[in-house]
Amino acid sequence: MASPKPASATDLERRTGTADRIVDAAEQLFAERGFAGTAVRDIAALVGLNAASLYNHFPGKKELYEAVLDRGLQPVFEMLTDLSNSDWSPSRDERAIEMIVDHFAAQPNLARLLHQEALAGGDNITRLAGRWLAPIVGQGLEALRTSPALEGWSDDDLPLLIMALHNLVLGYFSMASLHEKIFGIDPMSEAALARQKDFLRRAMRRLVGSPAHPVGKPGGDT
Amino acid sequence: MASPKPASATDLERRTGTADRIVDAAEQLFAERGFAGTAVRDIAALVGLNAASLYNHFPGKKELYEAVLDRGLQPVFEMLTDLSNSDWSPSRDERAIEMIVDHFAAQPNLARLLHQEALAGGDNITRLAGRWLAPIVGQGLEALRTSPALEGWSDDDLPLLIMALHNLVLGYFSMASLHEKIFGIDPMSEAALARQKDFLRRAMRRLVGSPAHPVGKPGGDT
Amino acid sequence: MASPKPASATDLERRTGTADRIVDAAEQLFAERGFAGTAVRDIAALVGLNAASLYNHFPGKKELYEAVLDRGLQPVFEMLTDLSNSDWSPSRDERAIEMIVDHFAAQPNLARLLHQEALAGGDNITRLAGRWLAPIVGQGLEALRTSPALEGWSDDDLPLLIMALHNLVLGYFSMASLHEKIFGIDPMSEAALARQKDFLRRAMRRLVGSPAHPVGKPGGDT
Amino acid sequence: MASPKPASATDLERRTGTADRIVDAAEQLFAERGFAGTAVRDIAALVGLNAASLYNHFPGKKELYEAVLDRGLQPVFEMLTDLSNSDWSPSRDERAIEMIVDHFAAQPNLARLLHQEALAGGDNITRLAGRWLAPIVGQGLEALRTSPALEGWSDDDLPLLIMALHNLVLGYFSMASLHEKIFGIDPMSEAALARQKDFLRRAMRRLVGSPAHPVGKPGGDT
DNA sequence: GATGAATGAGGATTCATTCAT
DNA sequence: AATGAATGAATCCTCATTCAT
Repeated sequence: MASPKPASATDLERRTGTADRIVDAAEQLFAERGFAGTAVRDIAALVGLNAASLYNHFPGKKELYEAVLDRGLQPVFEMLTDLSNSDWSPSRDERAIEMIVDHFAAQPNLARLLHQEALAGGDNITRLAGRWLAPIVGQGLEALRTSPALEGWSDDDLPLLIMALHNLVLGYFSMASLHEKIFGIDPMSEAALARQKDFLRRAMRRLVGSPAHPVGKPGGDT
Repeated sequence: MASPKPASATDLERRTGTADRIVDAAEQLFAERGFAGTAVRDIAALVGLNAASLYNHFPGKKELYEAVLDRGLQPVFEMLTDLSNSDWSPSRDERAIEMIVDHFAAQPNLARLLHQEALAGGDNITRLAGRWLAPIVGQGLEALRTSPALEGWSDDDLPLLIMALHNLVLGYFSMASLHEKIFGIDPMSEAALARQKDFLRRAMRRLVGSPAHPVGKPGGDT
Repeated sequence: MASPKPASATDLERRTGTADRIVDAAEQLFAERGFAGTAVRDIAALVGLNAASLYNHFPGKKELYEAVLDRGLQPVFEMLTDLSNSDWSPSRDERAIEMIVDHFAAQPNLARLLHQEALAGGDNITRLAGRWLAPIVGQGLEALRTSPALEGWSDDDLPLLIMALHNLVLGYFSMASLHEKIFGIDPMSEAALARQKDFLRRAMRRLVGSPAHPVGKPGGDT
Repeated sequence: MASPKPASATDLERRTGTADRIVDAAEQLFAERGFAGTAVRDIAALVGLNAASLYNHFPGKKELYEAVLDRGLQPVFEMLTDLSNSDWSPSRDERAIEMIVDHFAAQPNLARLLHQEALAGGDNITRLAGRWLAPIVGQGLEALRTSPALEGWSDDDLPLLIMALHNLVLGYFSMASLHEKIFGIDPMSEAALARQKDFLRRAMRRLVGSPAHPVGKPGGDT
């Protein structure tokens, strides 16, 4: 029952596994159009499949959507878990931002997907929240609370601060098309992403760091 | 844009006229479920109307959606226009935040609606952008550029800063249900809104104000 | 809100009400093909309607099926109730058969429908049974028990006797097409129905009446 | 009709061969849900097989259905043929009933299947009728006609009588679930079957025997 | 002989929209 | 202005069947 064919190079390129390719396509369309706005048929077409074939891999649209969310969020959760478990060091927060921004920059659909879900009220977020979000947020809160860098915020502020950072980071990606239309810049270009990363680093220093702490010049220590 | 008929007594009776009530219902459902996820029939039912009757007031679903957006955004635009036209004063930015937060707090659907639209890629935002957004953003940029309070940001940072502020403010409302599920707090309660207003004021001081500028205690000068 | 038009004669002929015509068509097709074998589209087509229009009158296929059963069975139940309430007389049983056979002869679909349902396990029969069947059967049992004509059967036999009579009467109609194919006679023709009525009368005399009781010649006392 | 191959040891191992097990499962599901209501996939699942594997044994759903009918009906036909060929004796009719009831009691699906088919209009019954039914019915008619026990029925009554007996016997099984729901008795239990056999014997004596003929007590001569 | 994957056809149902009333 | 009824176009999904493995 071992895989009957040694997967050739071409196989690897094309056949990442039909189910994976379906999730790829679904991720893209769900992120662009939301759950209700995405037709199963369109997902299938994007994979070059008949709509009926989809049901050989997923029991239904809803489950496919959940698979998309699961696959997209799991690495994020793992990353956050790792980060919140690591000891604090002067550079930890910087690296965290760097990693998070890189992650969402590499997966532009993810932020949109998350935002879609959050807006939809998030029955699925709730489901995921139980498994991942709660512990991460808990650790995150704890990390922030004990962070020597955190100054000027009371304990009650911390949830708001977390939400604010979350909005700051994800908003850039989920609002990308609006951003582009207003300012005429492609926010997903290499240059724009680099600038945004730098911007976020400085913004977070201002937000999280000591309010009275002197901060270096833009991009000064990348 | 003034109402074409001088509202008579009978008008007032019929007022909160059917069309308005339709827009009310539509706003709520579009905000909750997005455009694709909202059935015309459901909007009508929420008004106590037959779906067919909707078409006596709006030519179609799309136009109704646009009417919702227009009605919701126009006051925002007007508010922003007023703000960006007013001369700078030490308290102007503070008042701006106060007004904006109050506005979105009073209309919880609005932020969700905007986010939905922005995520959808925003053909409608584009349409509105031409009429309102561009000038406002232009004035906003100009205001920021000349603001004595702005320190530590280069001109190139300003668009990112505007987007960041936008995400900060709107995210609180559009992510409210997620927020609630994670932290177990109702973000739309009076107390929570007051706290968020205070939080935003301090956060914006950190972001917009001089990074080295000393900032008062939480809630210190409400 | 009174009906805006005085229904003309032609109206009455044609527009027995769309819902009724839908139930007519559904009754026919359900009887011929069973529930699973009947396509909503075919029912609609038989009424000259688009499949979607059906849903303006019935919430779904299942409910339409139930409506068919309800409409078909209610008169039967009423008839049986009347019969089981009436006092026994030497001719009562004869009249009962006459009425029942006439009823099913006039509605050939009904017996097939009932048989289909009974074969399907009868979730719907259960539902109807609660409302009608139980009392009727109860009264029927009681009527049989006290009937002076009943001889040679113990109390324990009565349920079997009722089922047997039921199968005897309904089987003729539900098996009509098989009957026809085997014997080359149209069982729904006037002549055949008259003969079957006569046959049933004599058969029931043999079954229900005193086993030792002399019985007249075939058709002797119609 | 003897099995063309002398069943070898290996045959016996493979026996209750896959094809047979498929027909078993199909018989059950077709009897429960009818042809249209039964999914090939469900039949396969009941055998623990993939739907595609079915097509290694049967060319299609229709053919599988026919195989079920053939396998189920052949013994019945053989039994009836034997019976109609045997000389009349005082106990032949009794034995016939006994055999028939036993046969259907042992194969509860069979009666349901037959009824389903008969209700469906019976293209398949027609096909089988040509091969089996016609001769059997012919012999049955002839047997009845010459039976010394038959009194009180004219020749024209005989087809009706045959159908009546058919309905009487098969109805018990096909209506079993309805029967159970109404009277709260499991008609397929040992005790109930014994009672029904006894009941049928007496009922048929009344129907077929001389109407003036004295009949013994219930169960008197089993 | 078994199976995972693929698919065209169809099936129930929803939806936005129209129209006569 | 309101509505019941009608509908074409979609939508999600099931089904019987095929085929390469």
